[in-house]
Amino acid sequence: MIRVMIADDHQLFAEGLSQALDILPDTRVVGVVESGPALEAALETQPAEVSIVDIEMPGGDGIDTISGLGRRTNAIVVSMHANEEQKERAFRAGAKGFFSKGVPLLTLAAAVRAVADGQDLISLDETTRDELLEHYGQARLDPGAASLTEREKEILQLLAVGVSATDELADRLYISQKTVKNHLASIFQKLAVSDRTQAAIEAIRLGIARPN
Amino acid sequence: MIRVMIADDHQLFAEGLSQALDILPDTRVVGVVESGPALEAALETQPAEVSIVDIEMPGGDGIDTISGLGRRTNAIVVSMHANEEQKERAFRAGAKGFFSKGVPLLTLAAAVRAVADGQDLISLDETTRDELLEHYGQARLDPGAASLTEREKEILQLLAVGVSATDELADRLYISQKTVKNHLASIFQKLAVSDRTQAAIEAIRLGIARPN
DNA sequence: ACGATTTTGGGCCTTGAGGCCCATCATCGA
DNA sequence: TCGATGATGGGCCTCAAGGCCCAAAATCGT
Repeated sequence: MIRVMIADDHQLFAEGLSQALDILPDTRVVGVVESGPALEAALETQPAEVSIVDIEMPGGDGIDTISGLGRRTNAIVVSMHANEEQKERAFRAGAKGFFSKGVPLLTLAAAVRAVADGQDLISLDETTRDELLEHYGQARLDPGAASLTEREKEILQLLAVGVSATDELADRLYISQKTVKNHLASIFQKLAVSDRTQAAIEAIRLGIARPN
Repeated sequence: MIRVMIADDHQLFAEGLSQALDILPDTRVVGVVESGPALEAALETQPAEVSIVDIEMPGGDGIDTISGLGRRTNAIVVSMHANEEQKERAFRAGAKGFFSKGVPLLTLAAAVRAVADGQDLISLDETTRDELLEHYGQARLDPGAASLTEREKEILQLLAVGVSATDELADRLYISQKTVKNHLASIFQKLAVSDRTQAAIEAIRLGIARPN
């Protein structure tokens, strides 16, 4: 689980991004602050592998803050109006990544994973960087979840939308009830749970299935 | 369920906000677009009670777009650098709300509910507006969910974090297993479900409990 | 072509889950 | 003060759910 801190004075942006990253199975937002000094203070009590820092913030430039953070966290700088000069300053301040707020969410998520893994994205040219981000596009699932078969994932998706009875599952998948129970048994083992309720929750938590 | 469309050229902002609103039990983001014309096009095929529109967008000002929308949707204008002049223009274009991106997420959520309910926030002074938003602070839960008692919500919260066995629930709540089963029975009735798996999913979906 | 994995299915057995009806006690609003 | 509601608990019954062991196709990678 990658712990992420967000520093941005626009609450709507910060809280939205926070929710979005929290939904991903391998990232957790542990703090949202609205200024550079608040970021430093927050990291004292709550460590975070990655910090997403906006440049434009009141009470001190976001980049100045990063310089003082050292190796306490890996900083990714985001900017509304990204330009080369800002990127250069972010680089000198020790940021590991630099993005415009115009990038897709999943790109930023991949960057968070890459940076948490020790990669330094900021010194790469765009092409190389994007290739590297490809490798981090998928959330790293739990060891158990990774070994789920296609059919098992199908069953979990049905569970997560409320198809919980054995006979209904069998009907939907055109297989016998016994087979459904067998699949569930191996799902329980792989996810280390003991019934379908826990399996459904795990499926949602791991991002295999969505409830809504 | 309030259907919401988001128009903002900063994907990071739009997708983050989208996720955040989707988590709320009474709002659903049905589309995210990156320009004014795209908003008009999207509303043709996918109606939405409320549209959240950024002012600063490439290929046409967001406010110009609103004028052409008429009564197809209720527009809420958000701006990075909010000022009186922008607000005045938004008002004349028929927007129902105007907010800086510095407002908290829950304020915007309340505004979405208010506007979907037919309120016009933009002509109110700040004090009156905030008082009105108070009334819309809480998500309107389903009729069934609204009648849940405190104890029943406790049980749902435990279910949603994986405490699914009757004996474990009884231990956590210091009551007998029989009482747990009785509570569950009334939960099933109120949520119109038939087992704990569906109840747990409903609880997550309604925002009563969080899985992570 | 061959071994591994996946998908399908069986039997058997035990216990837990859910349905239904009822009772007591406390709390709270009218 | 008195119904209504909520929280607690009991009994009883039925069947679904989960545990355990096994096996035959199908698919897939090498």
